[in-house]
Formats: sequence, structure tokens, C-alpha cells
Amino acid sequence: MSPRPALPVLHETTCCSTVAGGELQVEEAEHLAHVFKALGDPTRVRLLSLISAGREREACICDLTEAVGLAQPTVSHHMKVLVDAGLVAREQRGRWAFYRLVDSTLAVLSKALRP
Amino acid sequence: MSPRPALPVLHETTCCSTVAGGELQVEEAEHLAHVFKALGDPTRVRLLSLISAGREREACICDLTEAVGLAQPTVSHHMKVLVDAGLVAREQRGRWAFYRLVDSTLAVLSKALRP
DNA sequence: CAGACATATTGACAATCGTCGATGCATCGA
DNA sequence: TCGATGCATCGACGATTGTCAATATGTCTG
Repeated sequence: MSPRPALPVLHETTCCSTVAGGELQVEEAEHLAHVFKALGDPTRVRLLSLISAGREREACICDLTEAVGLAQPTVSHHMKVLVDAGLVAREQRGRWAFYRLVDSTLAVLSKALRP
Repeated sequence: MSPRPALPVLHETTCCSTVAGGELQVEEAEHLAHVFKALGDPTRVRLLSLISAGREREACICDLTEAVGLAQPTVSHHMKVLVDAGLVAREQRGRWAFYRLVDSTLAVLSKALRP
């Protein structure tokens, strides 16, 4: 449906934006807010932590569905939000869809919040 | 309305939680998501950056209202969301309400996102 | 005290969100 | 090839959100 880049990378114009380090351009703020919004749901935060706690730091939908106790379509929806935000990468292996964190995105956010 | 602590500090149970560093407890995830949700709006991200760019790293509602081009009640609403999340501290000086960033909250978030 | 000023609160509205059941689409094993 | 399995999409629902105009609250000035 919505075209997504093969590698979910932040735009160059927002590669160095920082929340606490001065005035942001409107586009930079919109991009940061889009990623933060994906983090603004407790289930999605848990999903990220479950992925990072999984074997090989990855997890499939079946593992995640059982862990968070929500319906499978709901978990799929949350994973799509995380992928669209560039926080997580999806890889199909046979019948399973495996997800892993995108460390570069986390690093950009972490830097943007540094006081 | 909602009782707020004088100093908006993160709970001790969530002081060291990290998104990418293993499984989070449900309460930790809820707290992190609450703060991230406050960051999940482009206007609020801009407000934070405007505060950090202001003189003495603070700003009043009047400055912010002019800068973001929204109605004054809307800006007041956004500032309340940021205060409730512990991202911003409010101080009344005369007729003006001054806001500044809460560096400790930003530091906790930054650390929680470190890959 | 009266008026001006800065901000907060209220009430309303459309838009978005989180959730689920039902269903569709691949992929694997027999 | 057929059934089972894992996941995505669709459609629907109540709940929440961002926004504003109107109004209330509090503070200074004359």
C-alpha cells in the first residue's frame, strides 16, 4: 500500500535535528514527531523491548502476539506502525515474519533528546 | 484537576528502563509511552525546540503562540501536555507563565533509546 | 476599584487511533 | 494438490486527540 524504502532511513535534512538544542524547522519537527508518535503507545514500547530481548535480538509475530496478549491483527497493525516509523525492519523467512530494531533510528532519536 | 508533583520526576521503577536493552515491565512501558506520546505531535516538538532556543532557554506563552501560529488556548493545551509528561516546567512570573525544559526527563528518554 | 492584559478552562467539532472479528494471501508439509 | 499455518488487510466500533471560539481566572497598572 504505502511505498516504503527498502532501508528505513531518516531524511538527510533531519539527520542532525535536536529537540533541546535550538529551533527546529517545521519539517524536522514533523519527522521527529512522526517517530515519537510511534513510540507513544505502551504496547508498541513493549513490542520493541520484546524484540530486543529475543533470541538474536529479533522476534516473529507469533512470539509477540503471545507475549503482549492482544489479537494477532492488532499486533500486526502495531508492527506496521513501527516499520513505517523506521524503528523496526521486517524480514520474511518462510512462513514467519521476523522483526528487528533499526539501531540507527534509535541512535538519531537518542541524540535528538540529549539535553 | 490531575494532581501533579511539584517536581516532575520519573518514578524510581522506571529510572533505568531502556527500550532497546531487554524486556520492559508493563508499568515501565506505560510510563515511557506516556512521555513519548507527548512528543508525538509536531507542534509540541516545535514548542520544545523554541523553548530551548529562547533567551535563558525559557519562553512564555505569548512568544510561543506567535511563533507557532496557533490560537492561544491551543498552545496552552500543548504546554499542559508537556508539563504533565514532565518534559517542561512551568513558572509563573507576574502576568506571564514561563516554561523551561526538564533536562533530567530528556536525559532519561535519551538513555532509554540508546541502542 | 476599574480596566487592560496574559493565561487557563470549557465545550464543541472533525479527525485520528487502538482494538477486534472476519477474511484474504502466501508458504509449508503430507 | 490439499489442508494447515503464519501473517496482512479490511471494515467497524468506541475512545482519544488537536483545534478553535467563548469565557473564566488571575495579575498588574492607573
